[in-house]
Amino acid sequence: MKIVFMGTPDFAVPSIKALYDAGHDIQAVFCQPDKPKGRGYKLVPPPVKVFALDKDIPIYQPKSLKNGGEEFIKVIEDLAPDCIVVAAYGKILPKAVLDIPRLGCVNVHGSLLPKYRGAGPIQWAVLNDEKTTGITTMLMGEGLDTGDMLLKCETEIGENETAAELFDRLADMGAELIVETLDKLEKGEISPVPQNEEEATYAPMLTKDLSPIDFTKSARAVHKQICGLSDWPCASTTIGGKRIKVYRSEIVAGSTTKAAGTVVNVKDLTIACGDGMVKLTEIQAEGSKRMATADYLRGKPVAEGTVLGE
RNA sequence: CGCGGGGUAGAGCAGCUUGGUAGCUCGUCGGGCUCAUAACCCGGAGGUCACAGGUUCAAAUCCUGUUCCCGCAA
Repeated sequence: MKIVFMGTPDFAVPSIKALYDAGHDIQAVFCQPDKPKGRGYKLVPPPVKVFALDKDIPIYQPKSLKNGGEEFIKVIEDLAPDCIVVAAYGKILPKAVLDIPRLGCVNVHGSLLPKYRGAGPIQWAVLNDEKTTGITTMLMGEGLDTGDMLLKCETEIGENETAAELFDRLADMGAELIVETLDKLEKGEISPVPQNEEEATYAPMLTKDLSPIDFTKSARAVHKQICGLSDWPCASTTIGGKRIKVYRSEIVAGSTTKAAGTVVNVKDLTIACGDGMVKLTEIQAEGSKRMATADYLRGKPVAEGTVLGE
């Protein structure tokens, strides 16, 4: 099948790879322009571009497909793909593009639609302590993740699973599902199902405003905040006035009478919460790298009675 | 040239300002105590202090260059 692939970040790589390995003819790849990233603002190509370069697939990185993107639309028209596959591309596709492929534009989305439409479905599912989430493939409409659904695949969210880990798992699941979706779509074996607008929720991109930990919340809420924000932007707090980021935690059974935020156990950084306790298991100090809490404590022991976040 | 921190024993750090025998916590090895232990006590091994050059009687420490890593910001 002739496919134009649109996607940008790591999440999209397993999908394009799976399509490539399945023998589809990937005519072209569209991704976001290279962006200045990291130290020194070096221009970094998005992961999908790296893959495309490796496979000698033509790459297009338009700033926009709407304004001034006509030439790119023409490129797609000339390629006349059977299908356009979109995975975390990061741009809205105009109707002029949506109408080109014979089979339509198929999107791989990291949630069980209609819940968690938007840019941050995976992280928000973790933050909200969902028991399960999954992948939905859909025919793209003009709205944001509003198209008719094709196939779904569900998975449980682990008790201590971070958004980053779930992200990787869902990326792989999405890859499998997109291949299956195209296969069945071509054979006419799928009946698109409209989304129930009543149940729709929106999962916006995460911001650092979500980072500070409020230990007066329940241990479970704190724990899920830590999981959901890892690896980025990360839950944060302070030890002795210095900021630390928390990558992993575990809920500790039992209760304490200590005030929220107090270190209950200086050996493993168990912290009192509004209800219950959490153990911070992987953290990162300013200017340092992330490491297991045990390693951190060897170099920078925490005094008895220390209160985090002060 | 966006701002900043750092490379010291297997791990995490201190020491550098005010040059003068390499230190802490943990791990590891051996021994001891104990019914027992991630407990405690005693002892040992393990480091060209990132690399190169300079200053000096003497450099982990001061100066210069190189390189690698990381945080912020995007």
